[in-house]
Amino acid sequence: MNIDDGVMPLEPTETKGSWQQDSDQALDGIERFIEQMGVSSQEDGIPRIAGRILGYFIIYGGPVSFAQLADELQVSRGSVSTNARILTNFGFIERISKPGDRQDYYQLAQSPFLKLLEGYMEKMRRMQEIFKQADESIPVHMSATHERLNVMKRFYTLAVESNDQLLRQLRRSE
Amino acid sequence: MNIDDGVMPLEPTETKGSWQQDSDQALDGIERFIEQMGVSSQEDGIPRIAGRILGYFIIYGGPVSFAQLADELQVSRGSVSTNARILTNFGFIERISKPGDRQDYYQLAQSPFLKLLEGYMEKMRRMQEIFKQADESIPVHMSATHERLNVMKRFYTLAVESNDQLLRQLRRSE
DNA sequence: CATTGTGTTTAGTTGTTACTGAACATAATG
DNA sequence: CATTATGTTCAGTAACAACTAAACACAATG
Repeated sequence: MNIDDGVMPLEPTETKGSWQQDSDQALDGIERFIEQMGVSSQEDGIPRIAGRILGYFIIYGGPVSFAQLADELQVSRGSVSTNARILTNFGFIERISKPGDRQDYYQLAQSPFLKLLEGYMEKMRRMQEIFKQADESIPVHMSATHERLNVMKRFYTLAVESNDQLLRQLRRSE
Repeated sequence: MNIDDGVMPLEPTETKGSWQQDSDQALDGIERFIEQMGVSSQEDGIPRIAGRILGYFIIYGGPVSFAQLADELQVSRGSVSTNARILTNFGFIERISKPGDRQDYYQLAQSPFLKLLEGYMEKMRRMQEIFKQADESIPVHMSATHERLNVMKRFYTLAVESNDQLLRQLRRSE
């Protein structure tokens, strides 16, 4: 859980410098991973660049400066601005400042996947609510419909319970 | 094109006729639900119309004819065709035929949410694989990175396990 | 107080997706 | 065989999302 104790003003755990000397294959693996994170985040409805930034942080941990992000990922400052905000809102990364440095820095949050899971659960609860409302608003004599709605509601109830357990387990082992 | 009479052969659980006499409020609730299903499916990257069709089936169960779907949901036959196929591929609905009737009919699948859950798990396994590959392709000396990747991998492992348990529980109670 | 460095907002471009209407293919019916 | 009923495919369109570059706002610095 310790992201990178040191944080020493200017030394991220691993910087580009530290892998520049590695084989091209390693570099390919890293870039491949970052790109894959972009693609799969896009599949989930989160902008590709946000996913790539997240991938970058999973690899390098941070702190990494705003300008460095734009530079290394080859995207505009505008994109860094909006997509870093998206990730911050999700709670995946956090913005930090360094004394005597005007730049913004970001680093990976403590347990990004817990945030992810919490997000899923929120969605499930919303679905539960939709089914509940539907169940309440349709005429009693549509019994087959009520049955289906209740089956769906029950599914989400169990799913939330199950994931809540998982969440607790994960928090325990942090 | 007359639908209501043509449907005689078999008796869907609930037909439009059975709620036409209900209050507008009930109708509003149903339409609201169908629309909400459309919106939340869109949030999940599935076309709005597909979500509305699914909502329709959760309410009415089926069997419902192709033409009836187009008519009641006010969408083109083309849209019904492609979106019903999407839902069929997901395993949410299934196509059935009635003897002596040329029309296609669809009905809700047995346990649509099990399909949903299986879909989620597939996605999780893909993520697991991405982290595994990254872990393998990165130089050993990037230890903090390896640690982060392993934490992520472990998260997905536990999530898959947990959901697998849930899946079994749901299947048992079917 | 002008200049520079920094992040944000905005306007415009590009690419993507969902939908419709029409053409099409196919099978049943007269 | 012509006609009708039915579902699929395709071309075009409209709406939307993501990204960039440029304008902007603001704070620090000289």
